[in-house]
Amino acid sequence: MHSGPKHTGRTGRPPRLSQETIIFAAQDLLAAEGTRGLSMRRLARELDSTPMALYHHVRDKDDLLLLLLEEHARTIPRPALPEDPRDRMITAGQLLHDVLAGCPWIVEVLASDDLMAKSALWIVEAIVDSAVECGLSPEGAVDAYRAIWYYTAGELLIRVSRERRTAEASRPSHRDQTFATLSPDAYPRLSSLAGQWPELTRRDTHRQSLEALVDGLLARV
Amino acid sequence: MHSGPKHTGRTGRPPRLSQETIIFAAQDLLAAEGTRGLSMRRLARELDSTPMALYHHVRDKDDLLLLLLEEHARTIPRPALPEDPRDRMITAGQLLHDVLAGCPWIVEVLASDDLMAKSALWIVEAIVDSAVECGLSPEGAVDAYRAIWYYTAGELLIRVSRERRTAEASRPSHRDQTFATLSPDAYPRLSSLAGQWPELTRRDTHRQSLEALVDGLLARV
DNA sequence: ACCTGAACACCGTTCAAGT
DNA sequence: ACCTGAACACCGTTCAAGT
Repeated sequence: MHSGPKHTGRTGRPPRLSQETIIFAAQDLLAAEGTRGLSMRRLARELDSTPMALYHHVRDKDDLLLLLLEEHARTIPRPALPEDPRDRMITAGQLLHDVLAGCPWIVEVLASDDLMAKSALWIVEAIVDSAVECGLSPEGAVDAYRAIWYYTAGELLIRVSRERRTAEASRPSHRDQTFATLSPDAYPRLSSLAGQWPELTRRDTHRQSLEALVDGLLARV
Repeated sequence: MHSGPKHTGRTGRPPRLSQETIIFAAQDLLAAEGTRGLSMRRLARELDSTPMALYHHVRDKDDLLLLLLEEHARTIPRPALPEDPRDRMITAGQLLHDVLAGCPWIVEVLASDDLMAKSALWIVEAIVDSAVECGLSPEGAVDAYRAIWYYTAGELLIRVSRERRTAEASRPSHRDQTFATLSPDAYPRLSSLAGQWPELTRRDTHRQSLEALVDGLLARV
């Protein structure tokens, strides 16, 4: 609303584009079509502009992704965490997961850049802090955080690609074919589970595994 | 060496290309330049051929990746596993990791397709089987396998991108900048660790975390 | 059967120019 | 300051044609 241009330009029409409008358009594109839908050219088209106009407001595509990351991190709620350090560790880990599950494109960015949005670092702080309070050394607490982050990132990345794949639903799934032709002698467990495999792997078991991981990590003090 | 063409062609010169030569060239490309180096056009250029010639031996790029996956899986050794089911579970999990760590491009393929090469399924069988022997239900064993797989995939994916990033080493790492400007009041743990963060996160802690995860999963019987 | 060339519909980004 | 157009160096893939 306070859309007065910041420059004291004595000439010319007001800018048509801004970081803000670009970010909003990019969010729409991501929500509608996922990471694959977001390209500089496509974004420009959506804004009735040219690819190069964007580069006036954003350094490059990576910079745009960073801005999107910060924007999302700003919107996440910040609930009170449990007192008990083990519970706090699990709750924070769950939060890390939930915050990202809502927009999984972010995980691809996070994984591909190893960067954390500053506005989400309080979750990392909470995990490391509760781990220390549980008796881990500072180094051990960082290791524990990393294990949780790897597990979370893997879960989200694989879930995203599974959903993308089943959405496209092109061929009869290489995996199902593989399972169908499994020799019961060589693979007794897998072939006896072959029929249930799809539904078994689709279940949401994140919470239980997170608890198991945390308990396992804390058992080593 | 047994390079006789399979067709009984009564005409024409022998085929210049074959799945075999294509796969070898693709492996070289991947080894030399990673996933980003592998494109159909680039591969054709490397083979002194045209992009379209490849499509005669391979359905599309995904098919080529699948062939590469199978080829790699065939080469992995198959060591004897420990008798003790917990040890076997950990050893198999470690194996899953090690087999993939050697060619991390594979993880990107695996994650993006949720497919397992048939020749590597014995590792999955070993994990699920040992989990059942440890007292988990078949469903619980699958859940345990998935937790291990998510953790492993996350670790590898993030490691690959970290290595790629530090190799390119363009800017002074957004993450380091973020850590440097952390307020000690709001982030006491993280800011006290800020200086050590790079080396702490570079350490290989896979084995310990895997053991923690397995023990945590087995503790829930 | 095996390969080529031209084409289609895309990418991210640079550079020189317009207002 | 802000935007445009043309260009560069790429993608995966289809289609029609050559031998």
